[in-house]
Amino acid sequence: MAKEKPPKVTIVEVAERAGVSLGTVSRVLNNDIHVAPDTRERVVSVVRELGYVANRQARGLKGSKTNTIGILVPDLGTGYIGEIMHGVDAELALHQLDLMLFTTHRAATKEANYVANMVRGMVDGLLVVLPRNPADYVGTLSRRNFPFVLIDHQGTGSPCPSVGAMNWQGAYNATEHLIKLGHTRIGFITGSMDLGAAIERLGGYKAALKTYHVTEDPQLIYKGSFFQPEGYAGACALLDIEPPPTAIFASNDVMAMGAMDAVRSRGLRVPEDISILGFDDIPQAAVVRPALTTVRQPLREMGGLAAQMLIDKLKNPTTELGRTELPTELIVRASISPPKDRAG
Amino acid sequence: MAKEKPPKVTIVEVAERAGVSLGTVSRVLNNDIHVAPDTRERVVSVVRELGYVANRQARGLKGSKTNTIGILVPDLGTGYIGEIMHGVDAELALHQLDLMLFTTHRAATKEANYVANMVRGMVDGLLVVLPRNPADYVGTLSRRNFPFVLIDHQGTGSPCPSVGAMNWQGAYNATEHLIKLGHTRIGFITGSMDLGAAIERLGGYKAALKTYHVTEDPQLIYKGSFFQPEGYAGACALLDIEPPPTAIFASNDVMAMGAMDAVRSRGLRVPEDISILGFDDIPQAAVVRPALTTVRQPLREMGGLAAQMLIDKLKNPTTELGRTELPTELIVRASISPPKDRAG
DNA sequence: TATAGTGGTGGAAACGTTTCCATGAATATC
DNA sequence: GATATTCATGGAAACGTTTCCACCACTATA
Repeated sequence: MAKEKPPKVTIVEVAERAGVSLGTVSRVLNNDIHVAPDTRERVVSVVRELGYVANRQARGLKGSKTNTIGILVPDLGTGYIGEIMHGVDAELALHQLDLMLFTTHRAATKEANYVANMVRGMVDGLLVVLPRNPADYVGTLSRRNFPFVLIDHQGTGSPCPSVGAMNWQGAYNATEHLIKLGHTRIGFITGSMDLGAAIERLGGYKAALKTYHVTEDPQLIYKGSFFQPEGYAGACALLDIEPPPTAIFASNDVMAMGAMDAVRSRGLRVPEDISILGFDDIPQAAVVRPALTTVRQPLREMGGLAAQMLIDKLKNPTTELGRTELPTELIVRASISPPKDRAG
Repeated sequence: MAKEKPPKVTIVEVAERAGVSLGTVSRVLNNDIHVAPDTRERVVSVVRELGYVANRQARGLKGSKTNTIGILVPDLGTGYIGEIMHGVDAELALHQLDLMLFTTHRAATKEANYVANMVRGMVDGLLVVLPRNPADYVGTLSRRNFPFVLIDHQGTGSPCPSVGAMNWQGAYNATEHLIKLGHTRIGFITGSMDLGAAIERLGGYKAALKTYHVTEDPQLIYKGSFFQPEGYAGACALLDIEPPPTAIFASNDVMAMGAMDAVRSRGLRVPEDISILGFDDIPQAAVVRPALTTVRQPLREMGGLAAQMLIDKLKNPTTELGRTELPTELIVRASISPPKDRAG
């Protein structure tokens, strides 16, 4: 085994080699003004020669900033989270910040736990995607003036730094679209009702029905969970109702795809026999056949904006962050059409 | 603004409160054997009471380990990377390790750069997904005995710690399957030929043709890049050949989907007029219609295995890591059938 | 020419841990 | 009962930085 001693090159070695004090090297590295041009140049060349890179631990310890921000996500399975992270990452790259990723695996208890840990010197700021029970820690965080932004969370109660999409409006518009196509029996599959987004989407659906004087039938609302199997089960349940709905609006794309499978397994066609509508516009939505009509959430933009807000706060701790909602957009694809009785 | 002083509770405060020395507290925290049970208990209760959490920077600085491992990925857009990270994350969680995520945005130059930086005290080990030019740094890393594992990279030249899939075998089996269905003109769309995986897949395809005495037609091999537009373009080019292929084997699923679109846009049907085959088995493959027949790479398992290898190395630095290849599996779905002339 | 100001630099403290060494008490061995 | 061994603990050094303070050698100002 060729176990060489790792040639740990520290700031001290650089200082010796450049014939200056260690403090001067530090000043050069941090672009301090008070350094003579030729000294600076000498130090820089030694740094390059030795391949010196500052130890982040030490830097973080003293300076108490890490140039790293943390992101807490429920899991990594869905393209949904990936898109958000994409946006975050792009923004962070612009500012030379690094990203630390934590997964709660959907265990709500872990969330507060992680938050407590991260705050202790690991990261300068925190992004929480799809927070489960933020009430447990937002109080502490804002009291300590620790920078954080929640992503895709509906502020229940007091407003806090967060970025979301206009869920209510998106669901309203989509439902309206279906009604205008002639649908009057529209099934709805909800998300996990402990998430604000799910509540808002249901609210938008109901509001649109009311506006257009379509009677709301409680039977047509199926309680789902944002996972594919629930979409399947929900569609099955809805199709058993007499008369069955002519359209099904699922609270996210994953469930919409489950619903599609259910429809097909009954020998029915999408959209001829029944229209299917989703929410999110995940990458799969465009490639599924028939392509899924859905409400686009600007996930990447949401991630980017959240990162931007956090960076603002980092640079200027007195900034007060609020809630921002980005508009959603109805993306019409092949999975919907007028109801059969009208189409003919 | 209610800017409270963050009540930084350090190990010193815990020590005072528990009436022991700071060293003792550290021992308790690190589960050292030499601590009296009642002392331990007292310290633990104070820790809980004060909500003390060790500062990672300081811990890392002295102990020179961070309990964090780094993962370097080209980007986050595709489900492909997400699946691998999923596997990595699950394994890491078991060992209480944290994950630091770096994105190169497909810029090869950034890769070596990041590696150099990360090695300096930020992380204990390194995972590199789809390395572009590993030759630039594997030498340095292994000379320093710094733990790392490459994921989905074909060792060009000297073997190094890496996890991959049996690309050659997978492509061979898939091609064989097509041949046995009766196809003799099989188009092939390659990946980026600077990646080992692309080379191996092409090799498997060619080998199968040879085994079954199917003449290899250079016209039928289209140079692609692993991105969807190349799949579309490739299929268009292949369909223009006279006589056209009866099946197209794309080097990954994303290109296969591009190819499907191309076929459809020509008014042809999949699989009746032309069979389409992919590689990877990304989540979309199952939901596309017709569902895509593909070669499954065990991405999650690959991530998990890589993490496991890295952890082994961390625990026992003398371990020598080698290359492991996980088997691929042909997943037969609806996108292939016997060629038309035979089907009838 | 004396004095105040200024820019460049060295020295040292501090950040919050881990870990090694030393110490004294308690137990085991002869 | 004296010595050797073990165990729990305190004290202090070390990790690699940043940053504050002090110093010196200048250059302007009076």
